[in-house]
Amino acid sequence: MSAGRRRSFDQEQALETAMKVLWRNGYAGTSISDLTAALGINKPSLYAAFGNKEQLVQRALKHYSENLGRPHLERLAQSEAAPLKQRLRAYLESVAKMLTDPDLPGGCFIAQTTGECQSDSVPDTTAKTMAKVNAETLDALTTHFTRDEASLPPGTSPGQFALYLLAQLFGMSMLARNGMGYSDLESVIELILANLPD
Amino acid sequence: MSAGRRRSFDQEQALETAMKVLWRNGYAGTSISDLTAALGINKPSLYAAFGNKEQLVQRALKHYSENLGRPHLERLAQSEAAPLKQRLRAYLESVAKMLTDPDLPGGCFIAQTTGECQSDSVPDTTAKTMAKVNAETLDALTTHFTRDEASLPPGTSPGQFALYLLAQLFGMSMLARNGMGYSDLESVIELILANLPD
DNA sequence: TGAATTATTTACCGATCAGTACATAATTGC
DNA sequence: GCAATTATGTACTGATCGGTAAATAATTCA
Repeated sequence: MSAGRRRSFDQEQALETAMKVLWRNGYAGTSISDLTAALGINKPSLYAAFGNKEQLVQRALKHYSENLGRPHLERLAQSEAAPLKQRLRAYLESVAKMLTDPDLPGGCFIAQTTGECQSDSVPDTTAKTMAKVNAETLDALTTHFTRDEASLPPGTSPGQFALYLLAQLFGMSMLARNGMGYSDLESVIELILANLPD
Repeated sequence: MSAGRRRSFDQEQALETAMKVLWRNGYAGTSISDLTAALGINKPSLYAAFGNKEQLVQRALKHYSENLGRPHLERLAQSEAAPLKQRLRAYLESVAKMLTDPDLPGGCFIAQTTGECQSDSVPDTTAKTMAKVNAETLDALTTHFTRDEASLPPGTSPGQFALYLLAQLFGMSMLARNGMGYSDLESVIELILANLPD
């Protein structure tokens, strides 16, 4: 064990709480006092543990991406024998469940931050992070659809379909954020998948 | 003419400028000083002309809705003889042109504000306004599709298709806001329309 | 000309913003 | 026990927040 007083709070749990506050209220809408109040700690403790607001957001985004974002993608990859439509439905339903989870702030933290990051009040580094994260999502989707190119709507490229799907993720996030429940999203998913062969 | 010193700025033009600042930076991300700087006036002039920040946002939203939002809907109504798919394409392309207009802040002001309004930093009145505006959009779309129910994908209700389309508007707004151009949106529109009969 | 009216400028209000200096408390190795 | 190390609570910084009081400038009507 290293010397020095022990930290009085769990850092991972604090990051989880901070993430939810930022998720709910946005970068500009969240003050340091909001965060310290939610975490039950004082400002010097927050700065010592996470650096400044901007660095905390970066860590919160990474935490979200790894723990709440990436797992859905496995639904696309697993049971590769199944038709694309079936795997895509599993993926979208998994996402929709999370978007409407009453224990979460609603919608997608990445989508929320992406929607805000072109504002002058958000640091450039955050905007760049969002651009990178979304480009990676687009890339991951494109790669998946490249393996299933025959199952896409006629005349549709994997990249085009991936972009369409990214728009769906953003759109569903907005609906969920504003009160729509899982069944509403389910009905949207049905139409998203309508032009894929069974 | 009524008595008193004349206002030194054009109120409608000021509203237009304020709208663009709020559109770009969001409610929480826009300070009164940001607005007065952009308008070239002092704070008491702004408060005298528009009330407080919250009331100004309400007026900006109404201004947007009437001048930049509603007109697209006419594309759905006109040339009623044309197939639904054709009118819907005209509607979506008209929207996409605006979303990617380089002379505007990018995306849709309604979508931006809707995405932000569940934050604790945004007044309840604004959240209620957004709920109403989006409910009206859903209603208008539903009414249109009720007249074209036979042209919808099989087993799809007008309300369900309207909700799907609202998600598309939100999704395209997000893409546009984050650097996608008109041709990208056009390719998304192609897939949105893919399951409608010609 | 003068009273009434409206807008503008300057200067300010208390509150909150992000961030930090500093003294103190707790823990380690010695 | 003692020095070194790390975290904490208190208290502060200068800047900015949303909003306003008060004096002044410009205009109309009588």
